[in-house]
Amino acid sequence: MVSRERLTKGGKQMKIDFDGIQAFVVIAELGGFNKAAEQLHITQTALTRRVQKLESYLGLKLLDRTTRYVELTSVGREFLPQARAIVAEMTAAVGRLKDMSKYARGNFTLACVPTMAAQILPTLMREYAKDHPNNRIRLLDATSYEVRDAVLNSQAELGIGILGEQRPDLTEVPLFDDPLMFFCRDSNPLSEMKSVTWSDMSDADLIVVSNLTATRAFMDYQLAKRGISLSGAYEVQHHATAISLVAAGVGCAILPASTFQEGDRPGVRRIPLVSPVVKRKVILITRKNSTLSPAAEAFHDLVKKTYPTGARA
Amino acid sequence: MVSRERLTKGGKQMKIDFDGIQAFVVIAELGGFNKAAEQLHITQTALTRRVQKLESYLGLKLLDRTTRYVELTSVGREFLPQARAIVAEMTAAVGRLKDMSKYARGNFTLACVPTMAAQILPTLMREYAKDHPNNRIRLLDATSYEVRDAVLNSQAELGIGILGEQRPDLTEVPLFDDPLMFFCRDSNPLSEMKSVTWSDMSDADLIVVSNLTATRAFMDYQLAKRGISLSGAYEVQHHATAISLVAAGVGCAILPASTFQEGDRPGVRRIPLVSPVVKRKVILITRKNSTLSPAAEAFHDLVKKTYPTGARA
DNA sequence: TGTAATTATTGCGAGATGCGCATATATTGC
DNA sequence: GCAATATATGCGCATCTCGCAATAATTACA
Repeated sequence: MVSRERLTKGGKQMKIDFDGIQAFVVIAELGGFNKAAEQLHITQTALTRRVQKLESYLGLKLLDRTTRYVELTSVGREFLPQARAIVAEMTAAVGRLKDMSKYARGNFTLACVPTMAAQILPTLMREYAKDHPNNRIRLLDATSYEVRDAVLNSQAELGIGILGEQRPDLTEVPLFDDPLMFFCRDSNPLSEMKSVTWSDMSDADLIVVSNLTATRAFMDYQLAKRGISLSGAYEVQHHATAISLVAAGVGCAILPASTFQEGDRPGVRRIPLVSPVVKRKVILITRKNSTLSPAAEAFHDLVKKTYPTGARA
Repeated sequence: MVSRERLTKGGKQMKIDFDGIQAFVVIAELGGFNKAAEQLHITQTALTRRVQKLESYLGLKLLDRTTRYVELTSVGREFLPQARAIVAEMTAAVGRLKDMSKYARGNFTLACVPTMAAQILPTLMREYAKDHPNNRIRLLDATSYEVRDAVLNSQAELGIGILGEQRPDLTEVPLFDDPLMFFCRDSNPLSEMKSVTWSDMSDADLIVVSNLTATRAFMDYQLAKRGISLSGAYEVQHHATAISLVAAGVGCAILPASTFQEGDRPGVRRIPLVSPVVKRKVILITRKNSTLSPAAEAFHDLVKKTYPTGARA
């Protein structure tokens, strides 16, 4: 805890006087009241008074001044480096903050599920960098649960995740729906279909993501409601792995549409999966009662602008 | 040169606001406005306004606050360490200065001729240390000329030297007269005399200090006025050497009285030297138009109190 | 030596600032 | 829903701070 004293002079309470110290530094640097006053955009009169006030506050003379020139006292010489450091630090810190405010400059942390980090973030970040070339985004890629936790406990200012159970202290805005689709090689008999139903598929050569992921949990829940279950399927941890297995001809996969852009992999087809259409909602997460930094806010706005609510992937 | 900006908000010029930053730090540390207000000895109302002013000045929120509790924003978290450092540095620096003023605390440089450094300084410094145990005196021992130079160009705040030609920018207060005396062993024929005249001495076994010192130059000048000259004398650089030679029986010496306290060396006598009495004046030197640090001023006062003007050694 | 130029200080009035008191408003806990 | 707690706001007053004009002190130059 910083020591705090209430310093008095002549009975009156006087506050620590940054202006006075700044005045002292500028006068010492420029060697005169007039030049210093000009640089500080005040009259020389006011400057005189600032110095007088500071000196009376400290009970010390910092400047020996005749009408002809100004010179540091012994105490002033000793204090100057400290004063200079204080002024420099202060103006620098305040300058940084004003930059943050004025130009939405600064860094922030974004928590994001890996799928989205791979699919939508690159474009968003490139777009963001156009307007904010110096802003660094610390990326926290984690499961949908962890994303929400990170936002809740302020490890991240923003989160991109999958809609799940509502948490009261989070604000979640839907970005787009991300339907599950069927992925197969073009040699697969189903590859030419406009859409595939769940019953069209055989469990045997099916690849799904592990039941530890939100995607899988969501899928199981949606299917269970309709009396469908997948039992014989392969399980993998990552969507990218699933795609690779499909490409290698191991089997077919059920993955969110956004996992894969048409043409990413030669020979792999992405086909709508219906009866029912199962889709997860991608959401942008912020914390309630928590003010975003301008940098994060700018990103937040960009995301919302890029994905007007309800659009599809 | 420190960058200086005049920051505006809504057309009004706003000064950098140390109070606001301090308020922010204290609130962040204590976790609430009320506790912080108490520590700062202002009302919670005033504190609220300080924070509001700071935030509006920066264009940023630093604290997310409901009526129930206070929490740092992302920007606030980032700023807190800097703010803490600024506040700590500022209060520490100001505290040091107030200590300097209130308790005459601090260090200073004293230039002094070696004779006086050896003879009167020890007592003075011991006395000074009683009231100012933590104050360090940087001692610059040098010739009388160098002492004046040091004071003139502010290498030293105070000087103790020998009266010479007046310099316009120095203030010199006489401390005591320091007459030249005759030093001999008690075996010397002159040793029992109440006083010795210049003509009583024989040049042959005389020891004087080198003509590079102020003492010697002064002595020569005073004697020349009266048509006396010493030609056959030994010359040494230091007063202490001369005393040792006397003690060893090499000869007799002419030295300032203050060189030697009665009883310093067994077998050595100090006898007044008259016709004429030649005495140099020991002076305390300060620079005109130059404010002393409280620490130096205290020493200055002590010296003047110890040697009321005109006293003898 | 005197006069002009330069530089800091002081008197004064006007406007801005900052504070405290009383009150309002919002959230939590029972 | 009510009491308790904590921050925000309306308002008036005291003080601060500024700028202008005039003063004082020192230097430079004629």
